[in-house]
Amino acid sequence: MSEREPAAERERTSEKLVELAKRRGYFFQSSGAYGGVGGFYTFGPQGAALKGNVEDAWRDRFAVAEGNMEIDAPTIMPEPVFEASGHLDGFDDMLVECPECGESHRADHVVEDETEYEDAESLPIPEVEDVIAEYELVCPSCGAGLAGQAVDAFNLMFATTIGPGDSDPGYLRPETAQGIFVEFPRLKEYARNQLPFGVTQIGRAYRNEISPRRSIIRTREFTQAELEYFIDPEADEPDLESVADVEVTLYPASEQNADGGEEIRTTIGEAVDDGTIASPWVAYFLGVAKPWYDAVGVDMDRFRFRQHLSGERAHYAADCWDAESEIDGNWIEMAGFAYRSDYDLSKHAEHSGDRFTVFKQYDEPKTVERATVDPDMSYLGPEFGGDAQAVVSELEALAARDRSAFEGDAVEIDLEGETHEIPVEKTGFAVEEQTEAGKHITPHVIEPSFGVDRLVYTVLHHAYREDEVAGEERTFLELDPEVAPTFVGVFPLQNDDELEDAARDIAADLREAGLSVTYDDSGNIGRRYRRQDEVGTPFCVTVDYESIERDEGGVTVRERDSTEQKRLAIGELAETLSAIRAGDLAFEELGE
RNA sequence: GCGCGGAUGGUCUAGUGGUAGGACCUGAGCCUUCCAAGCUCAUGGCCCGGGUUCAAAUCCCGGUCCGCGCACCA
Repeated sequence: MSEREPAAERERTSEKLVELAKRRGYFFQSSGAYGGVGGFYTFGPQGAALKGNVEDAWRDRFAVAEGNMEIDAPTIMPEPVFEASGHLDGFDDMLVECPECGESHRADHVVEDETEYEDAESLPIPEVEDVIAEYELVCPSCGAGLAGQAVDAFNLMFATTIGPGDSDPGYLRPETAQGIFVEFPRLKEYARNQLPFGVTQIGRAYRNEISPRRSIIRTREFTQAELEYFIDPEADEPDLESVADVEVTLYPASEQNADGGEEIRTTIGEAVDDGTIASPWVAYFLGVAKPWYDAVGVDMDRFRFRQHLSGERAHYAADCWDAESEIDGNWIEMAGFAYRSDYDLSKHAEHSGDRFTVFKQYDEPKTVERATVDPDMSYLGPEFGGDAQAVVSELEALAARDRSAFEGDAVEIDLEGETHEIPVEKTGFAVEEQTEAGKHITPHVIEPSFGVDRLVYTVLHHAYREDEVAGEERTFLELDPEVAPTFVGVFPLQNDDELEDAARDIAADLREAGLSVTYDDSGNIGRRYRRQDEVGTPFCVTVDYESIERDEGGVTVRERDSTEQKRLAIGELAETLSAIRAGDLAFEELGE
């Protein structure tokens, strides 16, 4: 953990940031006129622009640069989707409150810890209450009896109804991922049935949190940027070489469990070689994410990847790492990188009856011997009546399982506990050679899932600076030009019609060049600089008398962090600033 | 959801049972040839509901929201 600032100092940073965010329009609590509503925030003009820039940067890196597809799915989906995904059950917490000490506990956990029940979560609530009474379970905190206490269900999903009446329940999605998984059968067509491929989505997700906390870090409505990357686990391998040299700080489970365990500084390549990161796919995306976080302005001294402990992993996740940033001395999760195996696609295949597989062609068609049956229905029909179809199924299964069963004159099959004999000649049994061009496989999924709001908060927090300019205290945001809400401020040096006109012209030119520009002629020049500093505008252009009196008089360009100024010809302004914005040119490289 | 603390202009705050003051910000004007300067003026506020009281922003109750701790975070 960082020791560079005392804890009290760090906390003040957070308080001051939240105050600045309100005052300057980064973010604030929603519906304030009605008393506010817990866990919902509005991004103001600055915040919306910053967030949009962060999302664009994410899209550039994880969709465009990786050659992935982006989709935009609805935020409301019908109940069966969440039955399949497991959110309907899995997102449902059973809480029981202790009558003595008032603490709430997960009822299913209390039951699992103290009885032989292993999956108490799947039990109906009355049954859980009965079990608590029957076993005389007690409060884990104070030991008071919990028998007779009501068990309350709390589902983290927001429920609604679709259409008139209440017959069609729907839910606001608790993660954007399901919108991708449910459309897999079509999405794979767009990928021309070729693995691997990735689908991204940036959108809102909703969780009715019991207790939203810490401003926009934990809210009830939030934005996720997710990538679902579908692979053939037996064949596909990531381009590890491209990220092998990326330096990372890792905090693996083994270190978290050890006394005095520490974070490890290593490279992606080494971490894969020595087995610290088990999945090369997860490692690859960690390697892509780290420089990206750096580029959008996360302080790499306050950044790490932490492996989930076995207890906190979702049951389907073979391995999971979080990207974490340090805020106020606490580590907060900004993204999760999970190997989800084929869990999601298999579940949707099972529940929907649709096919969530990709046909994978062999290099060479394979010839296989296969035992088949072609039963004589004119015999089985009269013989078994309504059970005839079940008999066929049994015969098919038996042929695949055990050919030797067909070697005698008659085959024995079990049907609902009864054994029946069927003459082999009536089964149409045959062993024949078949040519297979390939097989249907259910892809595995690697899911990098980013929390955009928490990232925005981190970027702001890590950019917050205080210094002194000309003996006056100054607050500024050292935002990267790529994400800063406004790229350049344009001012007249003084309030003078000629200067103002010239400055407005320049502002218009720069806007035409695609830059985000703000024009300001109120107060004095120093005040205007400080205003832009406080919202993180990287550059300010000031028009003075020299600019308008002489040809090629030029304007001053002032850089936010150093407050240094350089003189640039008006004609070169748009081009030069655009180059800086694109990262092709640095302010320091400009002449005087 | 439980416990503790809090809520006063846009922001930060002072305050007494007798209907609120400051600072900064913002706006208008003056001044000003590059970093929140100065002067004048102006806008704007007691979280919501109920109770006690002649009178409540202040006391009491309930609610909402915020912060912290616990729990929760598939």
